Amino acid sequence: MKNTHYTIRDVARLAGVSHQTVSRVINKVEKVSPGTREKVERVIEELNYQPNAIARSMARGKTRTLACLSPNLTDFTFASIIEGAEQKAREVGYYLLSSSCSDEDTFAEIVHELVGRRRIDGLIIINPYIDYRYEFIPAHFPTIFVGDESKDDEIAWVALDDELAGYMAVKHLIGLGHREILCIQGTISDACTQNRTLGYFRALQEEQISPKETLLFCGDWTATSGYKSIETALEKDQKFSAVFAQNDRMAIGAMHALRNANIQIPQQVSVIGFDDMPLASYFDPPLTTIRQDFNQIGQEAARTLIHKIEHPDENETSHRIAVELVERQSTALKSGGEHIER
Amino acid sequence: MKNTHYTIRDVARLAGVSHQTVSRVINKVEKVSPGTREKVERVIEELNYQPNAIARSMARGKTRTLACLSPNLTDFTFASIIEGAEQKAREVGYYLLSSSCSDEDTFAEIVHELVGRRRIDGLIIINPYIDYRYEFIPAHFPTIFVGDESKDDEIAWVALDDELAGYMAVKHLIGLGHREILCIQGTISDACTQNRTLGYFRALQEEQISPKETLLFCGDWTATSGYKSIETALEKDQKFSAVFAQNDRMAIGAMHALRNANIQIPQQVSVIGFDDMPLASYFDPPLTTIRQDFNQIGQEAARTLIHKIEHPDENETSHRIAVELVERQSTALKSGGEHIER
DNA sequence: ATGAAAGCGCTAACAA
DNA sequence: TTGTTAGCGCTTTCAT
Repeated sequence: MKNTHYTIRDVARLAGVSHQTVSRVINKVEKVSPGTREKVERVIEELNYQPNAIARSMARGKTRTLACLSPNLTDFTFASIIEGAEQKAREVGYYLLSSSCSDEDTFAEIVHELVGRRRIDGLIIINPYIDYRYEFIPAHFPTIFVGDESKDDEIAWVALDDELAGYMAVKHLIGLGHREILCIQGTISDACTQNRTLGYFRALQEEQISPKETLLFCGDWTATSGYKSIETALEKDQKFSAVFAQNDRMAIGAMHALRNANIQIPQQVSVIGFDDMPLASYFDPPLTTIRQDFNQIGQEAARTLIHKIEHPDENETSHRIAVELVERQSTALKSGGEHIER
Repeated sequence: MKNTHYTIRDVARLAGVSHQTVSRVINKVEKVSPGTREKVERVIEELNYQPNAIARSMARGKTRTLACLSPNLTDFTFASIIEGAEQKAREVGYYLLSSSCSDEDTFAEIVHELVGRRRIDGLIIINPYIDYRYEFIPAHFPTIFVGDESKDDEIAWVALDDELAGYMAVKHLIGLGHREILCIQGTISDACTQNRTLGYFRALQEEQISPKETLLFCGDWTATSGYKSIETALEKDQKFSAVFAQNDRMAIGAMHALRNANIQIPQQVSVIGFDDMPLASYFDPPLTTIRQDFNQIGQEAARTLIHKIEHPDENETSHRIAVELVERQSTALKSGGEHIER
């Protein structure tokens, strides 16, 4: 590949036109005669000319670059969203910077730089309510939230229908005859946690099962927190025949704790997870779970954000993405009424 | 946050100096008198002025942006490398674009655009030899390879000492008394696969164990390929008391197949993996594995690349990153000499 | 130590 | 339809 780079003027000179005509050609402006256009296009082809993106950004005042800020880049859920956003962005000629912001200070700093130095046209924020990071979003800057509904009317969002998803998970367990359903929640401040729990309550209520405080545990999305929840429940001799873990990692932790206590899954206790992470079907037993389409969430976020950038006047719309129940072998019919042997 | 953006001339006007003096201040050039400097700095502070990155790129001909091209963004291994690279880049004032390139055509297209349009100063390529993508790297463009040694003298690389890592894994099994060690390889064209297998052979050789063709299986890094390898081995009645899977996902697949065949791990067969992925300690049983420090690999890659960009004359150095054996419960002493009961 | 002028490669506004 | 002239916001070079 050549390393010398030509400019719009090189092309103009060789084609015998003004640089502005070249600009018109590369920008697909109509007012160029077919003959001139062809001449210019031939030279572009010959030189393998590509317009300098920086110069364009400079002249247009737009960078065609987005940034996606996520608590980290490695969680499968975040990584998939980013991948989806990147694909969609690229499809329409945008680029995506992604940064991990473990805390709100890092977040504030990155946003301040990215926006202040005019590096980007828009911002995708994954899990904006994980802490107070949302307070550092500059007003009127094109932004979209992912994972949680936005509490600011000006900011659109893309999220699951978490309430429905939680409801579906619990309905599935109830349908199998379970009535004492332990719920391991995610980080309690996340709106999605609250919504999933709301779904849990609605499902119980619909079946006239009165919810018990003692069956509600607070996790933090980690496998360890799932493990500890079950450990605690077991120590306290809590009765339950099913577990609804609000993500797969906590479900794994929960299954681990149950196994350590010699409790059979699903014969004695059913477990349902949430996310359908890549190895979910390889767990022991393969995990029944609620599948989210993270890639689609990312694509939708990028699409909506770019629309907002290019049509600032129109009202952008927020989206809820559908979920799907994937039944594997970690859930089963409650064994005929008798209590779990421990 | 303000949405109006000031320029270097606004600052100059308010400070009563020329815009060039402001430029000197923000670029920390020495030749500014302390008084003037202070005056300018105060105005900068007041206006919350930040230099426009695009204009700087334009004037300097450098974007301070890197791109990391990876087969995908979601594999834990890749995502961790990207996260490390992003952290290091940010630390020194660079930004990182990351793109997933599933095939060489996509790869070629992205590289062509990114480089041709002068969007980036350097390129980090994860798994360059996964297909023919490496052929599309422009000559003399600052580039670093991650995951595999480069076959081009001009391109530096960061990789594991895979041969040593493979050797360590197999030595561990041999130390536990195993002599019939099944090896599930990664994608055979990857140099890291070949090196890990070389390490496998060296360990066997050192103990005068003659390697058997029939114990070598070809996987493709997926859990399914690990599963199938064991399934095939079992069908063919292959004798083995230990498995070395060249990544954790294949190890999981292998364990799954063993479990389905009612073979106890580690009582009847030991399994060692590679990578130490996040849930490795939550598998059943918790997986013994070789841990890689992916974040460090990413950081090292970014560091080396940036050095090359800023000091094009100096020779950059390639790096091998150390690995570590993490012993959990999937490996154990071979049960006293007798053959596995099946 | 400071300022003036030119230019990075493009687009936008106007003129022809 | 085409060309000319100005910028975009900086850095760089050259004067002062």
